[in-house]
Amino acid sequence: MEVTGHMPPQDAPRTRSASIWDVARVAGVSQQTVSRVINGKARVSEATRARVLQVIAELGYRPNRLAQALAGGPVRSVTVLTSDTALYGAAATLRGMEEAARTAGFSVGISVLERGSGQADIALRLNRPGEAVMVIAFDDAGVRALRALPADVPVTAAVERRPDDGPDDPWQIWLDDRAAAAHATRYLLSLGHQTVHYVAIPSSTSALPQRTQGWQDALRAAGRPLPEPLPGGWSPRSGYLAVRSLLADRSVTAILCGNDDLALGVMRAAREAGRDIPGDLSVVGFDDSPPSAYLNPSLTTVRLDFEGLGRACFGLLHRRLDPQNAAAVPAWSEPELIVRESSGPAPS
Amino acid sequence: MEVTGHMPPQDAPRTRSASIWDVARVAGVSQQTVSRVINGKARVSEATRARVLQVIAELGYRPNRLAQALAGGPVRSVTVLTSDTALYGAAATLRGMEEAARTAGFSVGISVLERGSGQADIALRLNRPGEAVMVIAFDDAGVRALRALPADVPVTAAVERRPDDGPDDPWQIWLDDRAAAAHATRYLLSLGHQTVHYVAIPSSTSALPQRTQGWQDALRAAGRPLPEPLPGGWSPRSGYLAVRSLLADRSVTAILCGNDDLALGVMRAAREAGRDIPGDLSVVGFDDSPPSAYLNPSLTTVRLDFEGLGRACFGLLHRRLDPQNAAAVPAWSEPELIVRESSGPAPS
DNA sequence: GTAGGGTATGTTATCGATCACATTCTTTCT
DNA sequence: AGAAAGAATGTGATCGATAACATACCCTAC
Repeated sequence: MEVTGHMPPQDAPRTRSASIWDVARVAGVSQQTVSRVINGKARVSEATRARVLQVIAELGYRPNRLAQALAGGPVRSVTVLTSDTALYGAAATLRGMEEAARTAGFSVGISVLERGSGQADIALRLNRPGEAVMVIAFDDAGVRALRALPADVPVTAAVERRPDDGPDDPWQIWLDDRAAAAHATRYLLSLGHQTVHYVAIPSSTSALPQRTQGWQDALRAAGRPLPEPLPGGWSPRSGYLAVRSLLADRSVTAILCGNDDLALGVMRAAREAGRDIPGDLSVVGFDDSPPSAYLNPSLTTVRLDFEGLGRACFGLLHRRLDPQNAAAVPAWSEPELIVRESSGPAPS
Repeated sequence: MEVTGHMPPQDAPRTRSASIWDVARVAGVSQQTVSRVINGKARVSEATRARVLQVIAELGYRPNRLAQALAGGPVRSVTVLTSDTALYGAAATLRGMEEAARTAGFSVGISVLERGSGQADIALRLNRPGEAVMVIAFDDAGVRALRALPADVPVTAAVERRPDDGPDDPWQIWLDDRAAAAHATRYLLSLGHQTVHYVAIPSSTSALPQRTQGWQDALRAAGRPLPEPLPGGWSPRSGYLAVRSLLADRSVTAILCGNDDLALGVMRAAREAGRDIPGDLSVVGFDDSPPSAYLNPSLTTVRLDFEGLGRACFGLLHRRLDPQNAAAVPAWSEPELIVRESSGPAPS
């Protein structure tokens, strides 16, 4: 069997790594046949397949993914858009996404959204039009990026809350923060606290955040006084500042925090104010970030399965890209209250 | 001015986004001229440039980076190889790399190295032969990946330690862990502690890790007893387990930890053993991870500029890829001992 | 024996850019 | 004024793959 016509103009020099043409020439087949072997889609005779595979191994041939994508092959790459990965939630979600994508043979791009940066240039970050995208939209920057994405890009997103207006977007997933916050609040009430104060993380939209709503749900249902939520940021410092003055008031006996970092700041403020935890004051966090179990006192918090959410977000994307072959979207865990040392009965 | 010859066979249909040909046609120039405008390298008359730029804006044209790379354009993408990003050091380094790369107009790929996974397939993760790579090689998996990379890929790495054998690789950078550990150890000795125990993080190579060496340097120089390093992992739990039995010995009054997470576990073990920090026992961490300042007691630790290291690692790569135009490699901060509440005078 | 229907494989066009070289149009100098 | 030098721009080949279509081959059925 001889391949004569339609050869590439020049022999690939030794300096360049093997291309599909080199494999084809050495194996004595056409590049299309090599392509068929690589992708395993079309039928190739067993003998030919074996020969091609052997040549591939000998030459150390690796398909060039850029060329594959350019030529319109199946999508095998994703770009993740996320804001500050110093935050546990975003970082853990990213880990889940990367793991799932890598396992499925996708290459993963990442682009961090600076807080407050413009969204006009979002499309510029993509490697090509139609690039697949996952957005981690737990905050304002993420939500804006999601909105700014051109309509033709296949995108899935992990969001803080479902959109208020219109139907659910089937390509967005979220954790049930609202129910979890309500549960944590009910837990504190059940310990005898008259009410629960809440230090809020910044909102991802103009509407009331899910965690804030859940906290309010529980207080309302129990007919308890509903304090103003204390506006916090994402950092321990902002939690510290948010409650410092509040803690002089000994009637404040229970504080729920929008995340564990805020709780860290709250606990420090409590120490400085001479309030004992959990004797005088119960503190509950949100996220169950890694240090929480080892803090002094260890932190009662709501465990959120961000990694699972990230894996599911990729699963969703995979289904969107390739409904035929993609596996089922993996399930993720429900939020779970982890009771530790930082919460206890209301002081008598 | 009319462009007649050498047109692409068919008009780009409305469904596909604008290509360089569309811009060229509308602007009445050749695609090469559009390419020149995009890349700003060759000279184009002011009038032509303005017209092309306007058409680009009108059509919303975005160059396809895959096609650019395939066609042999300048490298504008990097893949970062890193192990577990749940660890603060790797995560912070990655942040620095991503930020610097994004700022320089590079797209960033990421691929996580599973602990203990084979290294044979590392090249498979790259989008193409010759893809630029940065490796975060603070642990075994990273170092192995760095070794397994084909010779033709332009790579820089953030490493735990410089290679023992042979000359320094000019494309690797590191923090001076050894000096920092020695400094932290001297600090503890200066507080009156007879000696300092050390809980080690896993080694990235078969040789003695830098932090361990620095600790030993200081003890030797001071003529103090040199205890066996306690083997730890990366997690608080492993720190807890490593020192639990040791803490029964009241003569142990100072412990240096290979990272802050280990310190977290050590502090818990101390609490359970009824050892007061810093009264009975001084604990010093390594890294200055975000929670450290807010722990109870707040943790004395060595601040490491991982983000700066990451930025520098990209700077180095940029110089390697494009020595002419790349900016100078940004400096990063020296390790710095941050004294907080967890360390104090030796008990009398 | 020949039409019919797969199966295996080859050929050409295409994706969207860059590169190297060719060509045209201006200047500038003698 | 003519030639040489340089600026601006166009042409064809190329990167490494896939898609769509074409073709050769083989076996079965009438």
